[in-house]
Amino acid sequence: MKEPLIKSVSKYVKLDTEEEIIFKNFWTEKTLEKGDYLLRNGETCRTDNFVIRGALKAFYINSENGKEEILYFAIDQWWATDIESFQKQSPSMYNIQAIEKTELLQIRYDSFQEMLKQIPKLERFFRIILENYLGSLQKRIVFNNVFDAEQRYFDFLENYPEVADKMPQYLIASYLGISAEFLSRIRTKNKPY
Amino acid sequence: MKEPLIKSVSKYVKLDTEEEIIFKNFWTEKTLEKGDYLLRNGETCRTDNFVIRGALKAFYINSENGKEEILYFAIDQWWATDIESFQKQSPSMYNIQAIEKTELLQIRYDSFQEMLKQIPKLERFFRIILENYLGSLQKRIVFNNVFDAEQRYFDFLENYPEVADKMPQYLIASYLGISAEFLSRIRTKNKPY
DNA sequence: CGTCTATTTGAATGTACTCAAAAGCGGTGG
DNA sequence: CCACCGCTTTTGAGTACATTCAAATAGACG
Repeated sequence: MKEPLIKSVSKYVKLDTEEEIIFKNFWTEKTLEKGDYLLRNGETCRTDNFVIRGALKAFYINSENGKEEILYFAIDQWWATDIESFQKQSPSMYNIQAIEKTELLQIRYDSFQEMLKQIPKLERFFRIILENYLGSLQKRIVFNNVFDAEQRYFDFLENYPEVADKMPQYLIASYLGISAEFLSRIRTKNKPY
Repeated sequence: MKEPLIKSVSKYVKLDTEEEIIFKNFWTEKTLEKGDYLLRNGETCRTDNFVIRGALKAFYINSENGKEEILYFAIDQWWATDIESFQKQSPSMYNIQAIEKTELLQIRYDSFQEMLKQIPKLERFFRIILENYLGSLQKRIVFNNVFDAEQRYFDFLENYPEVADKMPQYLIASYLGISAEFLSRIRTKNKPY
């Protein structure tokens, strides 16, 4: 069950057998049913979460119209944590909710700090995955301005086919920053016949 | 000259006197004149850069119309590096250019790695500032969808008054993802008389 | 099969863009 | 010292991309 996480870590830092055991012991399994919340806005994000299997959405609730604005999706082998809230142990502005049954690995804040103390080279791992994620966020900001809705949609389909498969269309629309109706029109327009 | 960087580091990790000396020796000063490039798209970002004094813009060149899309501004005490390009030592899609005379501290990729080896607790520092930056990027993505151009502009003025002061209006417009003309109309509309 | 939710379609509207031109502003040289 | 040049900002007119609201249709699930 913890193999996917170990595998992910080993891409960037080498743990010896003993470290691997220590590492594993810090993480606990959790299952979310469809619709369950991992985090609600206003709460503090107490755990860092790694998705083994399933699908989650992280979103902001627009206070003017109550609509969800998708920040990101998380499926197998991705992280699903409000990093700022987790790191500062301060209230989050986001919600994280299961879109289907989801299996997670979790570590609480104090354990996370303790784990880094015991295995300092993990600092490196977390720094690197942050750097990667950060690069993709920057790209997303720029692309949102450079490309129109249609281009962004097809770009999304290309880059995240597995996510596009699992998610309802209206959530993909929200992720892309467009209305569900407009995404529907984009699809109709591009139908083969 | 290196005090601002030391000060920034000390917010998150404590360096003893010896470490501080080692740390300082890794960084070299550099001055850019107005218009000088720190990085051009297609090049690899060879250095991590900390701004002592000045102003830089990081931007993507829209291949369809040649226009600059501002990714971020960097003024005193900020970082100005394409992190993804620097970390992977791979070609960058961005440009970084001085808007005015700018003093930097720089460290080359190999030295950066060596520095982390010699002072491992710096891993922690870089992880934390990445987390902070990441939080602000996420907020920017969500806010771009939730708020209209006018709200985003006034939000920008509130949060980055020093940046707003230094930057020409058309670059702020680009940062906000709107046209220079439209930002001008927003300002006119909100003039007191 | 019926109900609930998601998607599609239509019509009217709005926010922001483009192109073009004028006005403003700052620096430089005659 | 002021006139001119280049760049930024403003203004105008026409347009486009995307939204909203409403209603119809299609899909999923018990």
